[in-house]
Amino acid sequence: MIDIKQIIANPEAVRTALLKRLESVDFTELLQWESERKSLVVAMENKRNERNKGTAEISRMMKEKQDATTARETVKQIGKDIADLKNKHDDLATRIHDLLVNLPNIPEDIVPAGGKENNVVIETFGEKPGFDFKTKDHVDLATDLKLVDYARGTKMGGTRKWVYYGDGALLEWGLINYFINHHIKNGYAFMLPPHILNAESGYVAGQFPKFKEDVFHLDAEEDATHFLLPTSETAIANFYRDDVLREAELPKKIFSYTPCYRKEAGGYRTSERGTIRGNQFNKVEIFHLTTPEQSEVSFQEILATAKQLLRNLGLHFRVSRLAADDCSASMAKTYDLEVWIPSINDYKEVSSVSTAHTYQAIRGNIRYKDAATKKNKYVHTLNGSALATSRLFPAILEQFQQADGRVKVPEVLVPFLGKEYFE
RNA sequence: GGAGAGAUGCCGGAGUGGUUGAACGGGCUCGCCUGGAAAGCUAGUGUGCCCGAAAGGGUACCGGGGGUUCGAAUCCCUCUCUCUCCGCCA
Repeated sequence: MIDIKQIIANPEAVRTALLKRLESVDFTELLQWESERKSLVVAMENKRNERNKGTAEISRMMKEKQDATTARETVKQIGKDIADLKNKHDDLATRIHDLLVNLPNIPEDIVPAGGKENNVVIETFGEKPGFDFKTKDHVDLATDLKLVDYARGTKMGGTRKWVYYGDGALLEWGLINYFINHHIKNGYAFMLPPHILNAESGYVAGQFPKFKEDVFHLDAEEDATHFLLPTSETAIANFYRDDVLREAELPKKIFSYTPCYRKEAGGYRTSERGTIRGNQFNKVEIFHLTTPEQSEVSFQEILATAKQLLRNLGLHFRVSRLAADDCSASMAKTYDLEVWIPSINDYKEVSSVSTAHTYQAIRGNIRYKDAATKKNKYVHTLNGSALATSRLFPAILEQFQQADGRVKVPEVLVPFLGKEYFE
């Protein structure tokens, strides 16, 4: 959530920045509500002060056995006045909150305005592999090499499900373990959170209220309180909810592994065959909690980590800076890492590295005590996939396929698979 | 699923309607003491919001929400969570 203080301090700057992702932004009403709300707070507190004094007076009179009937009547009326003021105040506060909570994050200066079409490719690694033989796509490769069973997956769970088995399961598990080992070596704390989260967690991470229909709810729709996490970011972002961290323990660096459960409602496309877009996929996620000063360094570190893993796998990929409206609502800046999939003739996202600035911290009340000023301040939260596997799998099969139908195992994964080729 | 108990500050733990933001103990910080430390002693030690240039003042907060009352940490309702016992169970 955007801090209303930031809007009050410089409404025009916030408005201009938000126009990069919204068609129109108007704070006139909001600012008016907020100033009304503040004067109601003053009025209410003055009344409460009166009541506190009156109450003390009644207490004194009672001790001295005086008649306090009149005083009681007076204070009773003050109580009613307070209740009236409180109703007006709460109504305004609700309206202000509703408006704020639906605003997306303020994009950083570097973020291009507009939607997807304005994304900027900033780096490309490796080259598109050239083949002098007739290539197969990932679905055929996975089927022929008996790595993934799509038909039995849908038999068990319906559309958008699949089964990794045999060497396919080993590849999937090898990727996950390779990433996990990498992060452990880099000093990250490993977290295995619950996959079932409550509504509050969805709100804090920013999935709710906007993206409620994209997740799997576990309760009857009318009292939906629990859902399956769509990314472990949702869980980690809530780990320190309502905490005050010491500045010395920042930046906190955490990673986790969970499946991600997403509805992905809508029609099927040829380009999304196989494991490209499913209801459940595996992801290793990195998360940082930092001071505002450390924030950009952390962003670069997460980005560098994701890039390093892809380079170590030997894949051709690119890095894009997303335009404002293509970033998730909670995020101020997002870079996507996209891997080349020859059969689709396009790049597919395998990692999204983002900074939420204080957007999630404000919702989750996650703060740190500033060592110099002794004041509690909101942390910055950053996250990045490192990495999601469901597009790596097809990319590996297709980019490393051989003329004889075999697929070469990336060197770093050989120890996990105990072989150099899928055959 | 059934029965009961509970949720208070950084921690432990008092407090069952009237100067209680909260006894007492521990921890931590500052200072004194010391060659240095320990012990001992002194003082201090929550957060949000509002007013104020500041000093400071006001207000709210004892799991969340609502109610009773002149007045609620204390009484009532409700929700969430924790613990104990029983049942069921991978």
